[in-house]
Amino acid sequence: MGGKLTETQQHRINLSEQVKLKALRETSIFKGLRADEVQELVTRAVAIRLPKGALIFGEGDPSDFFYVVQEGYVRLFKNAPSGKMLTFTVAGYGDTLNGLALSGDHYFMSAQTMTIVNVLRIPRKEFLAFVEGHPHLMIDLLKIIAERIGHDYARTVGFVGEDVEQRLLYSLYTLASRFGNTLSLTREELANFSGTTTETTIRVLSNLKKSGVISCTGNRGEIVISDFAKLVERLRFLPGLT
Amino acid sequence: MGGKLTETQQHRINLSEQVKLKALRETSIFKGLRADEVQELVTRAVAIRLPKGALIFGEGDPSDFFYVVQEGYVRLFKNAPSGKMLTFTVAGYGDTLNGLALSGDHYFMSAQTMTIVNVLRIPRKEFLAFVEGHPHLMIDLLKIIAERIGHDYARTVGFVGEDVEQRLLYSLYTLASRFGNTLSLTREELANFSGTTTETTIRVLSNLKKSGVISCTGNRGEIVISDFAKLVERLRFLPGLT
DNA sequence: CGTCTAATTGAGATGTGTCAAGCGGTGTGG
DNA sequence: CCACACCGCTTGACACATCTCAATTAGACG
Repeated sequence: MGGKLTETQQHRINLSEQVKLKALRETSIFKGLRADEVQELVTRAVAIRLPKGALIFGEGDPSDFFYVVQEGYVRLFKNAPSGKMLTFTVAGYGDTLNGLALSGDHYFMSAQTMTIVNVLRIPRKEFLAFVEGHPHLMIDLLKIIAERIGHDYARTVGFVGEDVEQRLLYSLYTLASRFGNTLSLTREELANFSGTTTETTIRVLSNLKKSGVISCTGNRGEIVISDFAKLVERLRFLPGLT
Repeated sequence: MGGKLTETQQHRINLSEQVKLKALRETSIFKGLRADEVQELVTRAVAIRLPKGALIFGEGDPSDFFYVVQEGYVRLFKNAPSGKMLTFTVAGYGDTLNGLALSGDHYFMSAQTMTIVNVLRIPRKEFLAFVEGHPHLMIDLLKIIAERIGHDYARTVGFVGEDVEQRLLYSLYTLASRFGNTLSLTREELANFSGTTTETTIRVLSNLKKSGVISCTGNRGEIVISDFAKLVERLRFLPGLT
């Protein structure tokens, strides 16, 4: 099955205000904030370091904190009743783990580190109080949420209508646009992100290799997209024209 | 393919303030509003009557209006590049068609009437202005959106992991919980709602009929759930425990 | 009574999942 | 430094759920 979920091993670390500030400023939700407003957030944020494979929070847990990724990658996923895991998003630098779930009092998906990760976290109540004091922040938040939802709906449609190759291409497209052409992902992780199995992923991937879209020259746990243009060309639907 | 999309044939009608007010008050977004606040919305709302099969708005159109269903059923869907249609929601009395898309300036899915429909609509700008003047409304809006999203994510997971029977059962469960045990749906519509084909839907449905879960005694374009408890019992996962 | 659409049934093709086995690199402990 | 164990990767054979195509039946409606 999926990677084992270790206990949440937290480790508070002291990051300089500068580092924290930079990460928060580059979080899309806070793009519209003035410097002094972000500063106010920084004072409430605590930095935490987590080992690879740690469960940051689980589906259904009470949502106590608001999280922003400061370093590393975090998988946001849900477990299907069949036991399968479906990864919805990979969050990286500046991404929020649960901006969407702020208003609800429970997380509706789980978050697990894929690498060593630094996160900044702010107690939910403090964060909500801050948001209420900044109405325009709320509007921005709504916008970002709407965008995200539109994206996810498009993804769901793709899942239902398209075959595995298209789903994989779309996953690679999404990940590469965000993190570059060298992806630190195992085949299993990519499979979970595309709603298929490891074996099928490997077979399709080896086809794509023959076509020159990707190259497996990299180490294991790595997928290298050698021809992004060719990848896009193969994609039957262009995401983002929602 | 899907039902033909006729031109949006609009027909303004005069509903009494009373009727409009009632519909708006029972819209979940406005549950928290005071009577006089809803009244303010009513004055801006225009009632429109639409024939069956009319396209209210299409994916990608500029989002000019905010809609609430006053009578009838509306299908909210997206077309997959493969040509298939996936229905995300069936909106009924008091449901908003696009509360989610308010902040964005384009609709990210299409809305089509499944019956004769009355909708109330408010120009987007007026609605946004109203919302900005009522901060607590914004918070409620966020909550409802969060809930909806959580629900839709759960649905996506179900789509990926489960077989057609489970998806159909889940669709029936959702629809019946909302609209009662007699559903006015063709097999094709149910198929589009469950991400499968008409033929497969029919085959699975006839199994369910043998098991006594549903009965096809009804007219065509109708599905009757004869034993809701048995339906739930067959469901491998209980939705709503996100 | 004829037409149109929904519903149904059948046969065949196939994409994917499942199970099982083998390979190769990497790290760990002796 | 070597050997073992582990884990990610790869490949093969097989089963089967589901889609597709095609033809038929049955209601509804004018």
